[in-house]
Amino acid sequence: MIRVTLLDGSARDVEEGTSFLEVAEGISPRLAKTAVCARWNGELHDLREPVPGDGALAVIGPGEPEALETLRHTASHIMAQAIKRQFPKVRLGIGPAIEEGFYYDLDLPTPLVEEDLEKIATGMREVIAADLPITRKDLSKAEARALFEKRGETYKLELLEDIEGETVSVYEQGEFVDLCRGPHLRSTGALRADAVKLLSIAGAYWRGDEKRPMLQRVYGTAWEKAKDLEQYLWRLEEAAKRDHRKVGKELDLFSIHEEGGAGLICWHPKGARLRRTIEEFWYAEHDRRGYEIVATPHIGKEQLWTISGHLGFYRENMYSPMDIDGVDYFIKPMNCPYQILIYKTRTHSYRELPMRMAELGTVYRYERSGVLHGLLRVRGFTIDDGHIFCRPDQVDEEIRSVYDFAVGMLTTFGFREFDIYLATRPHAGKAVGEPERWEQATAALRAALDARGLPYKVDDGGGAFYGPKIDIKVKDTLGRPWQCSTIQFDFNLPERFDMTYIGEDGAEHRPYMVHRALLGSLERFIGCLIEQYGGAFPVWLAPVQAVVIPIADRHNEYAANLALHLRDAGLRAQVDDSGERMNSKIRAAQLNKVPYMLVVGDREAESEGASVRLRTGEDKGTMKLDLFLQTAKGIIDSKSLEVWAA
RNA sequence: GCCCGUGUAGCUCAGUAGGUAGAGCACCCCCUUGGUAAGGGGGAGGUCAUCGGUUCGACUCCGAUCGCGGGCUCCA
Repeated sequence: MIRVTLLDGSARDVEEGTSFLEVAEGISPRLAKTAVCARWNGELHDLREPVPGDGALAVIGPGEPEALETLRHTASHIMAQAIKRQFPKVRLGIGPAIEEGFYYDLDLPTPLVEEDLEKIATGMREVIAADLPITRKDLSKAEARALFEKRGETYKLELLEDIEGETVSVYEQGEFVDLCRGPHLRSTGALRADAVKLLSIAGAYWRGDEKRPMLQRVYGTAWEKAKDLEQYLWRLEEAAKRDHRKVGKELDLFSIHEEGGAGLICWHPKGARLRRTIEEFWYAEHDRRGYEIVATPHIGKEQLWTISGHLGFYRENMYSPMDIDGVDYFIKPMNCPYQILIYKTRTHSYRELPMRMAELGTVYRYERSGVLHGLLRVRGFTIDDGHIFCRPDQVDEEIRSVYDFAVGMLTTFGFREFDIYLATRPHAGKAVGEPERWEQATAALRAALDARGLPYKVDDGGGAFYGPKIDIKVKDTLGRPWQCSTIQFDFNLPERFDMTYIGEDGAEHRPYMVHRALLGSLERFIGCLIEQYGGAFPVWLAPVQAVVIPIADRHNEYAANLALHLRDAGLRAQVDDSGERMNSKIRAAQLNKVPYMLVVGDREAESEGASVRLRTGEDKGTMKLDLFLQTAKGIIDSKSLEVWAA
């Protein structure tokens, strides 16, 4: 007998060989009817599998994340089946469920085109309508090998070799068989045809390796109900509207030029204004927290990059050298070497540590053309780059304060969702520095994370070769994570540059070095900001905070004076004295997402006031200028995400 | 870099079985001076990404290059 513990804590004993489904039936026939898969001791299993031994069982029904994952995995099989019917020569790669859908990688002699998606979708509807039972079979590796050899599925054979253990499972539905761990739905008809949609075709290297064949990947999405699919598609549309490349053009923030070069950003006046506001805030915060601001050159001699090791380990991201008086100079891909040179200009006492140095340093890195993406992935960018040089006993405190600084910064800008990673020592001996230092450094990072209680994931072995790190990513509207903050230990550069400080004992010691960027790069960060707000920035960031709108030309003078007054008070204000009608001016300001529109006509000129309209569409009515200024300044100074105070 | 797609006025997009192009917005001019999301009229603006090939003739077909988009890989 096997003892199965249920969710409510009760237990029941079942015969060996009993399937999860049978257990579910024993609990309640209704549960069994809607059940999708089983979670057994924390692992997902197919309902048809026999219970392997004593353990805890949760029967997963609709509405749970695992159910959606199972359904998507089945959708990918159904798609593969439909594709195989249309293109018998296809060889299958892998076809997993992903965050919001599924894909299947295929090797096809001819490229798929958009129209093929519709045909494949039709084929899928047929498979779903046929309601083919999905069965699971355990095979020995030899049996499986024979099966996939017969079918010419060379990629499956390769996968088979990498699976540990002697038996593998395959899933069958009608004529379709796939090597698969499962779990799956019970029949193809369990998927709703109106809740599935094929989205796109893309290229993908077999097993992500560019030395291997390029396969074709078909992306799709699948949901429990048609309504869920609709909602998802609506979300995609909304996200597209906020795309920073589109919004950046509409709001006249930045441009990229074919003549200038891919991945190189030109900031227009309004984008530059936004950037400057961020920089000013950034400088103020760094002053407050005891950073020394520095500035370093854009190019440096080969010698510098040899000492730093960049020419050894970072060369492929660096641009070709330029010859200056017979010496090779390189455009900097990082700021750290120069900051270290600054540190090294004199001896340092243990008393003056920690030393915190920072700059908005513009670097250039070679990125392959295919990865460039608006502001989010560029070739020239400005890192808000800081380096902390400290004693071992100061590390904990420094890490904690940098971490708080980073989270506080991102929070001020209105980001609420973070993915936090702790990346630890790389395996296979690819790390520099003694293991004890790694342990201490990793412990310091972990302690900072634990102290703040935000959830984080451990990226085992994901650290740089020179030290462990914390990465903080924010999510854009498409749900794509973008790395902003990073806090990285460095055991490498202090050695290479022979950095020292004089300790209490009068002897030379090696300082600890921490690289940190809070916003990441200004380009990427602004890209994220644009998407976060769809261009309707918090008032303190808005490139133009107020537009004064004269109703008729005779109000232009009053409007100009008003704008002057606002600018004196520190607001970024403009007058719209174009010959347009008031309605048209309001529309223009609205489309530019200007937070405040101050309409002025005879009444306002008379009363020394303005009629205040917010970009939310709200009309606050006519008010004295002072009252408006007071409220607006309150919003701006507090960096509120609201446009108006209640 | 690789796979697929794509590139027409400042912007968003039509268009041609291959015979050198059109709209709306924006811009300029004129009329209108209007109370909370587009007043009316007129005008100017394009070697149809670039280079090469096929053709009597290419914006249209083919190739290459560059850019852009969706992915793969990589990163701030």
